[in-house]
Amino acid sequence: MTLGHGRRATIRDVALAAGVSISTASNALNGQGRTNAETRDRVKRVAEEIGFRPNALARGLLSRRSHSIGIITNDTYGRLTLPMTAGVSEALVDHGVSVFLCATNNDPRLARLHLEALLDKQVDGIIFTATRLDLAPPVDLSSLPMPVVYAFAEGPDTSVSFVPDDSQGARLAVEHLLSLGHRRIMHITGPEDFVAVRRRAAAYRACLDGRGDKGEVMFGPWGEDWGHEAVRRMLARPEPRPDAIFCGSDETARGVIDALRDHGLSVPADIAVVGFDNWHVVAAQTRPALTTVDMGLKELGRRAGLAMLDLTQGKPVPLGIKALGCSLVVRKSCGAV
Amino acid sequence: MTLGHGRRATIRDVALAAGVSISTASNALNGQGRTNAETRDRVKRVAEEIGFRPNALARGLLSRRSHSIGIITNDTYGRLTLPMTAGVSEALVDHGVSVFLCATNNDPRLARLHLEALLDKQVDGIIFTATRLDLAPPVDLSSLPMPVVYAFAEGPDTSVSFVPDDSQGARLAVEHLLSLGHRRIMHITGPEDFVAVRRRAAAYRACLDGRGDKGEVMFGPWGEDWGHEAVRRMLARPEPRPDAIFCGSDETARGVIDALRDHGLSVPADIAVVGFDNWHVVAAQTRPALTTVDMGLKELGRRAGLAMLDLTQGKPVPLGIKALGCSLVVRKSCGAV
DNA sequence: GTGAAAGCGCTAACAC
DNA sequence: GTGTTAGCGCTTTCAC
Repeated sequence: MTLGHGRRATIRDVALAAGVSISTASNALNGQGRTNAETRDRVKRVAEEIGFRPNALARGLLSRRSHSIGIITNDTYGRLTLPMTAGVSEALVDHGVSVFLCATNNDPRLARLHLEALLDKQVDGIIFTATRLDLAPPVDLSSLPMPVVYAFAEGPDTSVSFVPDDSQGARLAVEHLLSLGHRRIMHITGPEDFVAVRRRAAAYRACLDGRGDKGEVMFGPWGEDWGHEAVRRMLARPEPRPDAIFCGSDETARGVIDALRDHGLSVPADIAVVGFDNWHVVAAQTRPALTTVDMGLKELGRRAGLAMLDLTQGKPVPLGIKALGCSLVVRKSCGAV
Repeated sequence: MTLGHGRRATIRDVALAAGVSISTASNALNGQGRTNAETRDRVKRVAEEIGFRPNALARGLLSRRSHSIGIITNDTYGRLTLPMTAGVSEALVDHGVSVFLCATNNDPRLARLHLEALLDKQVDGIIFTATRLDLAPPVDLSSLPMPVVYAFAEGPDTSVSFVPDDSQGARLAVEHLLSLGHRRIMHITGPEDFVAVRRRAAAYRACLDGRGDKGEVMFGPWGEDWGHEAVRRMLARPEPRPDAIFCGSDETARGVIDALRDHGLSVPADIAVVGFDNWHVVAAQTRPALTTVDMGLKELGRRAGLAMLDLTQGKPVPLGIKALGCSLVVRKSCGAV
């Protein structure tokens, strides 16, 4: 019985069973101090036998490290949070650090409640993450007695933040289209008040500068409907029509692809389409399957987790906002001209 | 400064500042024992002023309750886990209980690692959840020193489990179609080795028994592609064709709807379609928007959380598998005959 | 009513 | 090398 029923074995039980004092048991188990090799082995064997595992609460009380951190997110339905949390956890689990997940639903009361619980539990640090980069935490995180890391969110300059490199991601998409020979590339994207949307649009324009025409950006609501609507507007206008469309999200791209088909245009033969997000349920199901930009959310979480680990160990971590590269996932929605 | 920098205030600081002993401070703050009203108020005021919050580690060490639980899931990309976790958390946060989220990715090594971390941290309980009902935990949970609750998973009879009522959900869908006058209702669903798939199919058949024809079930892989393929097969056969299709998932339903349109059939005019999942990104975006069954995952999580709360407080909780009702979300994909 | 003392499980000085 | 002692922050007898 490794895990055991009833009362858990304590170091006292180990010491008793091994016929040594508690501190010797502790020393032996932790490899601290000078311990006779034979004693150490015996203690370790006994500990194993009775299924002893040190009480992390007691340890934490003494060391002031709870080996747990909190993630505060505003995301309940989780296309962004879960891969990111998985990445964070992956980076930390080998170090015995567990992750409290706190979904605030953007409610300040809930956020405060969660934060207080985290503080009471002496978490070693807090990671804040959100569904959009330019969203402030629903509760003040600026003067906490532990490190704070922002993942998929932009904290103050004096903190550590990880975000996807939207500019580079957009460049990836546009340059892919350019390299295939497309020259009239349009950008159909989300609402202009999202900083990510503005960055992608700016990068798109910069890429086109000098090559192709100067492009055109259509801002609109997220979602498939907007893809349909944007295509309708686009086709209602005089020629020449674009030979490629870079979409600000996979959902929009799906709407665009469906709308193009409805209008008798073929993807990728008549017009190429690239998306953004690599949200599998959408991108893998468009017809044809969607070439799109992947923000590497899991890796982003992993990086945030590693940074947190360094911070909790007092190691220096570069402050400021670190933009992590995106990658292009090539499927079937683009072809050469 | 409510949250404070640097060293956290302890009950010692409160006692000192209030001019009482530590134990009096403790009594006053917790309303235990006999305490002079005036003293109590003073202590409380002082505690508030210096931003005292009791150290949950120290408390837990003494009370053997850490006020935290663990959720172990095999789900990384989270269409199921996150709403459920949100529900669990919602039920617990008001009681000061925080939730460790452990994504195992079905890897026994990872599961074991997470479980050990949870045990070390003296969690008050563990909730296991999965992407399908008939998935066994990747690590043995049967003899843990704390309660285990299964959410969207079926534990042993001697444990507490919450699952969606797939039979009732399927009945909801089929009876809706029957009430609209449909009589030739077909069922296009997922792989037969999923217990949920079998239950829905059985309920579908039972509903049709005596009314309409005896129906037909097409099992296949999950996903939109299967929806297309199933429709192709269905239309390749001799008349009469169904007047309604009940799909085992929203993704399949989306494939079905798209395929029907491709074949010149109109939804809902020519044929009605119902889905299962109410996965918003899919169901709200089909054209027309999908009428579908909602499993109430958040509520399921909430129920699991409440059960866990009772268990940790030693209250009796009915053992066995509790099936929670689904609801029908009516959108535009069904019409009367 | 209040405070001294013991102890939750563990680690770290410091004697021996 | 090993054991004794003190103490992390808190709650809880139990004298006074």
